[in-house]
Amino acid sequence: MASAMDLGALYRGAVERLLSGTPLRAVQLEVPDPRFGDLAVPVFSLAKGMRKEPAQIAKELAAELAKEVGADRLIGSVAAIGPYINFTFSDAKLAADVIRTVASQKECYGTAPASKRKVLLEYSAPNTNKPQHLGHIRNNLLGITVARLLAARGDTVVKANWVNDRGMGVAKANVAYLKWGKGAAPGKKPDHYVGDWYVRFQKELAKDATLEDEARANLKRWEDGDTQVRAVWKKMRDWVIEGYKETYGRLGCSFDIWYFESDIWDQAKPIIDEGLAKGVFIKDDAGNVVADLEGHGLPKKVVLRADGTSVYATADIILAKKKAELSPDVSIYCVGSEHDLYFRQLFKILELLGFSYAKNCHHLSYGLVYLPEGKMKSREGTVVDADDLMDGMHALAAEEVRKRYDDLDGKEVERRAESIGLAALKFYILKIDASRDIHFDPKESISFEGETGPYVQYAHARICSVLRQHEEQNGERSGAVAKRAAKLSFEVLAEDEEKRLVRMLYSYPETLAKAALDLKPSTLCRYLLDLAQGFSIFYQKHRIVQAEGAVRDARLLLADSVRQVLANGLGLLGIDAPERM
RNA sequence: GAGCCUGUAGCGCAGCCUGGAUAGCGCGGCAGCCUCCUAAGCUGUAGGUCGGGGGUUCGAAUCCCCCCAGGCUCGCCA
Repeated sequence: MASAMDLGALYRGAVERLLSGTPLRAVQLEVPDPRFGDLAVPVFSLAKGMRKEPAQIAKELAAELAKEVGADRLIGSVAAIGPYINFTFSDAKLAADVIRTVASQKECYGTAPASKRKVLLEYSAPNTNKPQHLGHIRNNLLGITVARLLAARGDTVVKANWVNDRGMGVAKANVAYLKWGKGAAPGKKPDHYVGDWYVRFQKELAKDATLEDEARANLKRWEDGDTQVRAVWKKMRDWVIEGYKETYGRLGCSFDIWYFESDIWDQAKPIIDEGLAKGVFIKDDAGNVVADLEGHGLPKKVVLRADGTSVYATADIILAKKKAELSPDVSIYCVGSEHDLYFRQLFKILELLGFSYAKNCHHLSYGLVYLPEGKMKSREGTVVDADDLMDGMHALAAEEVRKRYDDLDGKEVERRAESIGLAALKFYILKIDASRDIHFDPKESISFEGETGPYVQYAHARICSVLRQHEEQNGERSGAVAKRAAKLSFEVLAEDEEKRLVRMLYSYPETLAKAALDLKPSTLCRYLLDLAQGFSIFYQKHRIVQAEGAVRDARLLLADSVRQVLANGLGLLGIDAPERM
């Protein structure tokens, strides 16, 4: 049997073989509007040379090609419509190939075999002085989802978190805790507790400007290795990480490697010296070490201050060296679009310094998240906290669940609310192309109906329900139907809605490949919406369990294939595929 | 002033990279569908000079140029 990957190539190849005897052999195939066929080729390009009307050329070629196709072949029919030649797959053959492939490959359907490529993907990069907010949620979801997409298509993906756990922000929280915290332990989620001290500092700072100096002094003592300052710093840093881990867990995020700025911040000298020796860096009049990139069409970038203290670029250059120890083929940085220019500078610097993977560095950039009040600013408290938002989604979903089923016990309501609430949030973020800004209105943005995560989940749950019904009513496990599939004739799937579903299932591997190639989870989201909608329309119009004989068997198998692909896709998005909802 | 991103129906978005057949989807509006496998669903209907103008092409939402609007950024913030 053909593997999932090969199905697309198999059918495409069949059309290309047909065309090899015509003047169209070099023309690229198109995927046309479904009502015209499965693959198409326009003949405009032949019109001049042949001195004929395009429609006439299409007609004659189609007639010639028609001798080579038939219901028992992969290509069932060929027809000229205007200036196009349209090819249509054999419905029964395609259905059989697709359904059997999905049934045998299960959760692997759509994935590709392991390649040799190693991708290092850095995402999240939090500052450990406060809890995460909605902006981090977008980063975290985009990062982990792209990581899953790449892994599904065969890459070895190393997920890295670059933790900015030192600097003025951290020092401020530490100073506030030292001054007013009296060594107390967190009475709440620990990252929120640390964030409270940061906020307290900012508040007091408005009244007393000398606090800024205290924070600076604290940072200086930290850099000098003062044991007391370091002890408090470590305690608070670990609280924050502990809190983050809970947030990450709920979002489905994980990391293979954690880089802490505190571990490497003082290792700049060798690489800066190397850059100076190579002429990549120069010292300006004030003594700053600068990368002059103007010859490369980019502005200059300071990489080390005159007093020897580091800037963000310093740390990133050191980090790049650490990453090189993993010998990645590709290095991806998932960071907001406000840093677009910075990453062009950084990648150019890495290239000039001679990093082997510098040419394969990508900035996975994404638009900012705005609230009705404007841009989120931690300092001003105009943020949507990540944990609060997830709790809020959970609560909204719980309400929706209770509204529909008043006989569920509390535990089941909670279980479903978590699944559905997070699905709504994750899907909402991921379905929007990363390059766009998101204007988030807590009251209006997230819904449970229409183009949403719960809509896709619902289609999945319905199919599970149908399969259960079959088991109960006909006393047969779905596995038994699958056994009959080998000799089942799929020409019974003759309805338009069935043919459309088969074609959507067929295109899943290609869609997944494109989503991974483009680093675009939104492509997968759109596909899942289409597939869920395709099933809902089919479900509305045709009976499954109540159909008879071969039709019922074929529909059960088709539904089960849709269920499998929905589950696979949702899994890649980090969204639960519930059996009931 | 310069660079990057965005501009598609009242609102939110897909399609643009790789040009092709009447520009799709969701929300909202209006009109319908639960004696039938989950109505978080389905059907119908109204709604678009694809920001504007040039150009390339047999053909442009898609490629090129100019302009307009919004966002981000432009050596020692992260």
